[in-house]
Amino acid sequence: MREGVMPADPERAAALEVVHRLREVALKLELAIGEFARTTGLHGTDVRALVRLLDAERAGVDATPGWLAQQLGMTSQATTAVIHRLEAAGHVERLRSRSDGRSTHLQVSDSAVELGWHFFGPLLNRMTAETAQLSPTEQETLKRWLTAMSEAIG
Amino acid sequence: MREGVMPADPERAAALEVVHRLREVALKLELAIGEFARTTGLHGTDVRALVRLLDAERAGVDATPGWLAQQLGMTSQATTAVIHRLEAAGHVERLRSRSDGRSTHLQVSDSAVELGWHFFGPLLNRMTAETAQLSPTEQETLKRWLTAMSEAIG
DNA sequence: CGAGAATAGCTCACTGAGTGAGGTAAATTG
DNA sequence: CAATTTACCTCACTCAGTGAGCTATTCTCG
Repeated sequence: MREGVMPADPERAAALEVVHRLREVALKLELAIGEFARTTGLHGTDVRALVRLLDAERAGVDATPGWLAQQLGMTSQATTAVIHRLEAAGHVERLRSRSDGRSTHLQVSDSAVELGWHFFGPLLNRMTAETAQLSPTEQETLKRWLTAMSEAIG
Repeated sequence: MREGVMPADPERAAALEVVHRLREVALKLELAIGEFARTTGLHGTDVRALVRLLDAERAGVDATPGWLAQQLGMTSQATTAVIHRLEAAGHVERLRSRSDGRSTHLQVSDSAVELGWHFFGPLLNRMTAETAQLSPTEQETLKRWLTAMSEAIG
């Protein structure tokens, strides 16, 4: 086996195991998106975009093509194409911003919300139900830890 | 705002917030992979494949093209192409299996390990260090919860 | 055993998602 | 109020991923 790439610190070994499991969960979420894409005939990127748009709405963030491009880690041209596809499928609507004539606001349609909920709803419900079984203190620990992970990655 | 798509159960609201943060972390991990791909000149899929291959080695799992295809949620042909690219870049080696003449074992090269470690090492170190600050009991809670999340998704 | 089915991986031809180059219109700045 | 920046878009092209279909090896069971 390959030795030496990771310090064999026993203190950190347990923590590393936790991190690996986190990555495993991230992978599975990504695979679920792929599966959703396949069943709906959409493309992986389109689904990822839709999810982000729904998140933006939930968080009260103004979603624009530029913002979306950043969220997806893609160029603005590719994002334009994504929006075109979603628009053609009736999942999103372009609304010209009144405050800034250059900017466009992206509004997800009810059909998109329903579509997303139909697939991700049960999944989210299972995850939420499982999480709700933990004590408030434990949930607070999770939140703090997840925030720390976010910062450690970004 | 859109009401009714999610039952406004206050018990679950906190848990849902935790789940959303988990998704946020998953998104950031995916973006990190994209960034790694851009800086190394590899493609996102190639990096994802490499990560899975390194994970397989770590876990002692025998990595084959078929196994990799499943891990990436792609067709076997696309996976063949990925392996070709990684092989051409000197990151992976094809080894014909002795027990099954149809099968091929995929062996990651030292250069790939080093490359992966160079980029993901600091990131993993930050995540691990943060996680190690939690008590063993809390870490155990995390592990159980993450396993539960994995099962809830899959 | 040996014919038929299943499995693992591959090549070929094609499609279309994503990129680079470059353009337009609106806002900001000095 | 020209010059610059910002936000988004079109066009032409490339190559990653797919479907169809192949070969070689292993498994199944009469």
